[in-house]
Amino acid sequence: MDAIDWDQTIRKLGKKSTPQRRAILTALSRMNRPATVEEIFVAVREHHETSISTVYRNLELLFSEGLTTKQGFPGEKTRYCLKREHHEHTLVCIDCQKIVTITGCPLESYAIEVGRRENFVVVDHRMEMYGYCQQCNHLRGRLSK
Amino acid sequence: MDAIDWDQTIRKLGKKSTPQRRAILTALSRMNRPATVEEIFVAVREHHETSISTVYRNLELLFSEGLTTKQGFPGEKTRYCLKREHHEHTLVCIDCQKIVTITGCPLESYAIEVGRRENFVVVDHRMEMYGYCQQCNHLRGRLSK
DNA sequence: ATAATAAATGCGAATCATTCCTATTCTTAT
DNA sequence: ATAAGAATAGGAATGATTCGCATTTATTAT
Repeated sequence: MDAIDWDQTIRKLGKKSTPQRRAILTALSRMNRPATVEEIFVAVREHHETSISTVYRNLELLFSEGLTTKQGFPGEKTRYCLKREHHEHTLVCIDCQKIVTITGCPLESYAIEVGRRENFVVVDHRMEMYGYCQQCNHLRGRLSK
Repeated sequence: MDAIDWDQTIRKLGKKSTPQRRAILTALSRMNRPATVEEIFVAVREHHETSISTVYRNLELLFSEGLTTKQGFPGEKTRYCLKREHHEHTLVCIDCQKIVTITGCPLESYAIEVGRRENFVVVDHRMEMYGYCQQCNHLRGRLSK
């Protein structure tokens, strides 16, 4: 079922449906979390030969076509994630990097309103929250100086 | 007035008050916007000799001590900005990279609430809005295929 | 089906921001 | 003023990402 879907998805973009592209989309779909290029590369390789530059190129393509998100703070590796139906944000653990996806976004109308005020056409926004997950927070308490 | 203030600021951190550090803080204060390391380096150089690695090291120090913000999306250069009294967000033009600082944040309580729900201690969040500034939006209309 | 052709891939080289190394210099506390 | 440790300079190293180009592949028209 996967293969056929992705084939259509790619064709709709006016791009060639290559095994690598289908495999990348399949991997993204299976992972379903913001993953690094390397992680995606490894996941794809489990089933298909690919080069890392192909993965880079296609993730960038998917992002520019709006099929994935692309995130990553300074010093971190870039993470791509297949977009879900609904706009989402993430909550990231500062210690263990665990990522929780939060659905529901309080910013849609706010962003537009700010855009109006500042004479911008706002087309997107990004938001991430940082903190300590339960486990790491406990650990932190125990180790704190 | 600058010099003396920054001298005290640095000493309070338990760090040595070097001319480079004072100059970097002065530059950040004058620029007062999220600036790239290179921009800050150039600004500092107008008045003092410095090496870029010193700028890097000290910006990182200031960030880890909580005196600056640090932002930058994948593929962009990292930007540092002296923290103001109030928490702020930015609105960035996708074309010309103009950055408008937005005061007022609708996320404070939201972040805490999400943290409670997900068992995270949320300590920070980041949000940026993207769009086209008036000028670039006009240009975009004119050039669109 | 087949050939033509435009696009995509692979892979090594190049890039570029950032970090690291370490000899030298500067700050600070005594 | 001096000693001891911290900070700096600047060049080398790193590492993620991009680029160039020869080769392969998917698509379209025949």
